[in-house]
Amino acid sequence: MARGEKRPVTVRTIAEHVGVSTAAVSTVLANRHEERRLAPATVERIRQAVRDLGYVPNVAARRLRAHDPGVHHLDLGILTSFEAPLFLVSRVLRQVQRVVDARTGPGRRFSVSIDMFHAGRLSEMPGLLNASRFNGVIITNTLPEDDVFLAGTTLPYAVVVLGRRLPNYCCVLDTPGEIGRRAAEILLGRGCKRPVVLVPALLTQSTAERADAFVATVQARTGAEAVRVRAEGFTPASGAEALRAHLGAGLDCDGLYAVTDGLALGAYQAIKDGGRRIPKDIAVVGVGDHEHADFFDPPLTCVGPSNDTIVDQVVTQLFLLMSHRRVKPAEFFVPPSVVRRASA
Amino acid sequence: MARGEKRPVTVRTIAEHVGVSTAAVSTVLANRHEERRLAPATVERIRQAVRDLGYVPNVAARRLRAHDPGVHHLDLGILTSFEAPLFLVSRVLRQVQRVVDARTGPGRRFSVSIDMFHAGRLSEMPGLLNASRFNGVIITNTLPEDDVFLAGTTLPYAVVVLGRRLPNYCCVLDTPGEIGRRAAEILLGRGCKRPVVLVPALLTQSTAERADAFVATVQARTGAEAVRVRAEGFTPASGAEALRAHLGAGLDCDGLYAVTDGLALGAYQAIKDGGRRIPKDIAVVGVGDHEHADFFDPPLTCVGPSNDTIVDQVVTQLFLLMSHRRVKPAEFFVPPSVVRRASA
DNA sequence: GCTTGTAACTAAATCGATTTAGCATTTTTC
DNA sequence: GAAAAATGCTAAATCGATTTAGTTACAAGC
Repeated sequence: MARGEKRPVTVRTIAEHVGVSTAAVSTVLANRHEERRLAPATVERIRQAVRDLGYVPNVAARRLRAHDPGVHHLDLGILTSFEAPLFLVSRVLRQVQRVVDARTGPGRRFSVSIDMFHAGRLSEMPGLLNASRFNGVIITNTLPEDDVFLAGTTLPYAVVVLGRRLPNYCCVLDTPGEIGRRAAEILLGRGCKRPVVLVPALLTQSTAERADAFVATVQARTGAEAVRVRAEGFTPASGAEALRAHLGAGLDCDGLYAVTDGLALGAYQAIKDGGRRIPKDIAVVGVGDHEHADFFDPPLTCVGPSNDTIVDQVVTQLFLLMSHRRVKPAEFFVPPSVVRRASA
Repeated sequence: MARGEKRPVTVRTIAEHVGVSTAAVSTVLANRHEERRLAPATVERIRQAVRDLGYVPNVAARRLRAHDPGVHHLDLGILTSFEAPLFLVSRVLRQVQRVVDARTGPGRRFSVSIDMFHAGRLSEMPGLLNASRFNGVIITNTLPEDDVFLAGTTLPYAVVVLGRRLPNYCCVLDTPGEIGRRAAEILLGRGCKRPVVLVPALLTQSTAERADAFVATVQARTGAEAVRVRAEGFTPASGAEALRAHLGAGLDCDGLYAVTDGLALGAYQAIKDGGRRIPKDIAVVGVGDHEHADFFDPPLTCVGPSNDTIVDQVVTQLFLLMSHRRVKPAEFFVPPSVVRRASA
């Protein structure tokens, strides 16, 4: 305990303050004073102390005490950053739950939760290091700082990392190079001469590699340099703004690859507002990270991570690790999925 | 412990199995056998036993032991059903985190997580009843079964219910009647003669009331009965299908209120495919539960819950309850927000 | 006056994992 | 050959809350 801090209020604190036993306090906290025949005056004094001292129960202690020794309780977590969208995360959660439901029974229960960290500050998440929060976790949407932290420690429990390559963990990854190449091929295959790629200012590892591969492929096939249009952020609004500026400057393009669907959605608006048609004047390819890409107008052709496969793989690996059936770190690459729709 | 179940494997089990003390086992589990000079042979025997017996650490016990007695650790949960979209939930989470960040300091830490339950089976969530999991929760997207469960118990900690009216809890609610009325007024105000409302087959309390108020308002102002177009589910695909069937059957309409934005998105597709224009031929009003309603084509006019206000109110109430500054159940009604865009 | 009953409490065990202080042995050192 | 050092382990305390099995004090009943 650090100097100068007052000890937190426990049941014992209250008991001493009132001058009764911890048993009496606990009885009142559980509202069982009637059946246990505590004097109303005592109950009131305890209640008052609870309020005055600002008692907050320790859930870990309660849980330890309350749990049925006949059942194993496993806690699983999906850790993601606040800044990232929940699209993939919620799919992961649903898949984890599917597997968990199948494995739940008498003697075995699970809790699954999504926990968020501030991008770059994964290391501050309580209980991560001392394994006192989760029996197994899936970590995703990390920033380089988080990756450095992870690479520097070996978390002593089941960990699957989604979307990063870390030598000491079990990682499931998409293949951004492949994705960028396929996206370029689709646009070039339609006869596009001036393809551009729409990227956010702050690139994640994946989005950067997608864009690079796109540019490299265009270079290799046509000899021309594909332009990078830079948006401020990941939102449709910033995508729209960036593309509007590009088109407005008289710079032309006839094909566009947006490294996230949010940007593609913004691009749609800019293109239409500029009087062009999709895909006739400008063909658009997205990545399929939006739930409703099929309902964009026109429906968005996507080349991106194969989310079903990734989610399956991630969850499978997590349970393998937890059952100790694999211990070595490993990397799993999931090839891209291509969905041709009307936009390209 | 129920009959017939084998006791879970604990550190003690392993210790007895190997013939050493629990201290030795714990040392190996923490990988501190080097500094504590355990014999390599012993380490190996313990490791083998850990694997053979399938040991799973008890995180509650670890946490109790590991925690710094100088800091209070508060666990907050946002409980939602698997079936519901995460749009509002993720906004709630971000707001909770904002408040939490402001209140975190030496001596006080928080964990916030999203936990999901199967719709109608909230009661099965471990630790809810005995207060051994959370110090405070926000519950949302419940079904009537869940509401019955909640109404029948008083959870002995801070609980805020979002979107339901339960007499024994602190509830924050939108005003669906008001919402439906305003939606109808917008369409009627544009001169719509045959407004319809697009609803999912399984209505939540809120969506049902929205639709009812819409129909009632149309009835009151025009004397005509607004048609209810029924979609299978909440997805754009089912919305599109339902509206396509309606328009295809020769039944006409010149204004549409979709009780969720997902349905509105599907409706857009059906309307455009049917050769009509928005809002010229058919005006569309949604509710604003989609992140990107502003980037629909045309941008979607929304009459729905005022999410910013709701989220603020929910989080404020949670912290008031946790600091014991309010104890009585209460209801907070948040008036609708109206955002006029191009679609109506 | 002695048992019986009851009201109003408490001491101590418990949940499972970790750690500190310390106890036997064996080996090294002078 | 005795003291010092190293090796390899264990007993017991601890984290905070809950519950079981009592205990004490006093009133009622015969």
